Amino acid sequence: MKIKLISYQSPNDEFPPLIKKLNYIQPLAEEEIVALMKLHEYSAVIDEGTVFLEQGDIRDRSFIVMEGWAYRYSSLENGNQQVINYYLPGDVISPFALVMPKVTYSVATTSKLQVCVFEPDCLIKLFSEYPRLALLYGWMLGREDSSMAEQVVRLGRRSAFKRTAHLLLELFHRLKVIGINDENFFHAPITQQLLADTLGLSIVHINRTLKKLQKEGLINLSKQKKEICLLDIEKLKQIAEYRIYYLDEIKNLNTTNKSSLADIPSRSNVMQ
Amino acid sequence: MKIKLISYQSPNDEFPPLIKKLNYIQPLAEEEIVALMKLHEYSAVIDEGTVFLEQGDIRDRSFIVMEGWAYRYSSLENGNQQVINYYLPGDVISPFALVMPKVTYSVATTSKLQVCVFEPDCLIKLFSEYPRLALLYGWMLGREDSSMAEQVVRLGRRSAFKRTAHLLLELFHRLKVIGINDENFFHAPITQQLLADTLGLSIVHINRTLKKLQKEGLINLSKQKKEICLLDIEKLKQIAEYRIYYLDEIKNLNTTNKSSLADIPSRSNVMQ
DNA sequence: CGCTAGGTTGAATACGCTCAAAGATCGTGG
DNA sequence: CCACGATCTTTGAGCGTATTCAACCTAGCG
Repeated sequence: MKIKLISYQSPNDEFPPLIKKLNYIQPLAEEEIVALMKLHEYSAVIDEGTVFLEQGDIRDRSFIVMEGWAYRYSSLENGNQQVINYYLPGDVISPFALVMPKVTYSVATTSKLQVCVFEPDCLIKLFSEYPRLALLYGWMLGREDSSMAEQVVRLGRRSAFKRTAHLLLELFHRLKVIGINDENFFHAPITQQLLADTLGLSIVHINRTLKKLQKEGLINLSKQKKEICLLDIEKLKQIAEYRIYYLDEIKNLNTTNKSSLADIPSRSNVMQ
Repeated sequence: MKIKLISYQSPNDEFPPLIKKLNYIQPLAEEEIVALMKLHEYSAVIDEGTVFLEQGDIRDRSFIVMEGWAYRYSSLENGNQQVINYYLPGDVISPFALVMPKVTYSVATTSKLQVCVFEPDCLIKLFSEYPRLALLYGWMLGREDSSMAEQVVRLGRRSAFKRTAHLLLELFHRLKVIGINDENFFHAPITQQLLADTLGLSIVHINRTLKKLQKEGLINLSKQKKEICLLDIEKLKQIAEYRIYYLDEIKNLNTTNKSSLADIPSRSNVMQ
C-alpha cells in the first residue's frame, strides 16, 4: 500500500496524543516537546477498513496514531482472524521498524485513521540528544508489553463474560489517559465481529455476552454511534479482576528508584 | 526475595547464550562481545520452583538467563494461573526494569536457574558507546513482542491440538538458536500443569492432547528425563500453521533496508 | 427500493472442563 | 532397603461453555 504524506498541522493548538500520553506519566520539558514534534512532521490519512501493513512487507517507517483506531492481527488458514492489539491515538505502530523492517503481523484500520509517519532514523537522533526521551520510549514499549501480556491472560484464563468486561475497561482506561473520553463512555469504532476476533470468541457468543452485560446493568451500547457506556465501573472491575496498575504508575516511583526518569537530565551534554 | 550475587565465570570458554543469540542474527565485532561481557559480571543461582520476582515488587535490575528456564505469569482469584511467556537461556528477564521498576507480573523458575544480573544503568553506558548494541537490544525486544503476539494467536484462535503443537515448535526453535538442542529433541523442565497454564487448558485436557500427539506419531515424551522429541517436524508445522519467520530473519535484510544494522558503525565516535 | 453489512436469536453439537479416583515416580526418613 | 508421602500423570464419566449452522432482523446507502 502506498501512503500519501502531507505535512502535519496539529488542530486547535492541542498537543498530539503521543505527547499527551508521555506527559501524563512524566511531565515533559518544553524543549522535549519541541523535539518530539519532529516525529510529527508528516502525516497521512488512511481510509476505514484498510490493511495498510501486511505480514511480510518490508517497511522501515513507524507511525503515530493521531486519530482513529487500528489493530494488529493474524489470519489463519480457515479464515479466522485473531486481533493481537489495538492502536489508539498516541500509540506507535511498528515501534521496532528500524531493527525489524519485516512486518510480522498485518495492521488494519477500524475507522478513518490519521497517523504521523517518521523514519526510525529520527528516533536515533532524538534519543542521542534527549536521552530521557529514549527512556520514555522504553517506558511506552514496556507498557505495550504489559498490555499484550494482559491480552494473553484474558484469552487464556478468563470466561467470555470476564474477558469482555476486562477488554472494555482497558480500552476505556487507555482512552482516558489521552483525554478523549467522558466520565463513563467512549466511542469505539469496532464491530462485534472484531470484538469476537479480539477475544477469541465466535460472533454469536460475543453478541450474547454483550447482551448479558447490558441485561445486568453493567454497560450500555448505543448501536448507531458505536458508543460504549460503562454503567458500573467498580463492579466491572471486580468481575473482570481488573488491575489498573499495569498501564501507568511510573509517576510515583521517582523517589524509590535511584536512577529514575526524573533524575536523568532531559538534555544530554554529549558532543555530537 | 533476596538474591545472592557471585561473580560469573563462563563455563568451558563458551560464549554466554545471550551473545550466541545476538551473534546468530548479526555477527558481532570482537569489542562488542567484550562490551556485552560487562552485563555478565555478576551471577546468581536460584532454586527450582522459586518465585523470584513478584507482582508489585520494586526491582530495578535485569537478569540474563544462563541456564534453566523461568516463566512470567499472572495468578487469578480462583487459583488459576496463566503463563505469559518463558525465559530460556539467552533471554532477558525484566528488560524494561530501568523505566518500569515496578514488577507487573511475577516470574518463577521451572528448574534450577542460573542468571547474570545487571543494573540497567549498565545498558545506558553500553548503548552510548556501542549504538549498534542498542539496536540489537531493540531487535531482541521486537522478537519478544512477536513471540508474545504468537502466544495471543495460539490462545485465541487455535484448537488445543494445534496450540500444543505450535508451542512445542516454538520452544524447539528458540532453543536451537542458542544451540542447546539436538536434531529433533530437547529437554523441557516443565510439568503438564505448567503446559496447561501456558496454553489455557485444563491439566486433564493437556494430558489427553499430548497423548494424541504421541498416538499420531508426532512427538515422543520420555517421562523421567522430561525430554520432548519431535518426530515429524514438517507435519507438526503444517498442523500448527507454524510460521518460523517471526523469530529470526533479520539476517537477509541488510541489503533491502537502507539503514540496517550492518551499516551502523559498531563503535560510536561520540565523545563522552 | 433493494442491496449489503452488521446485529440478533434459536437449536444442535462439540470441545474442553470438572470431579473423582487410581497409577507412577521420586525423595526422605525410619 | 523399604515404606510413606508428595507430586505428577493418567483415565473415565458427566457436564457446561462456547461453537456452528441457519434464519431473520435492522440500519445505512446507492
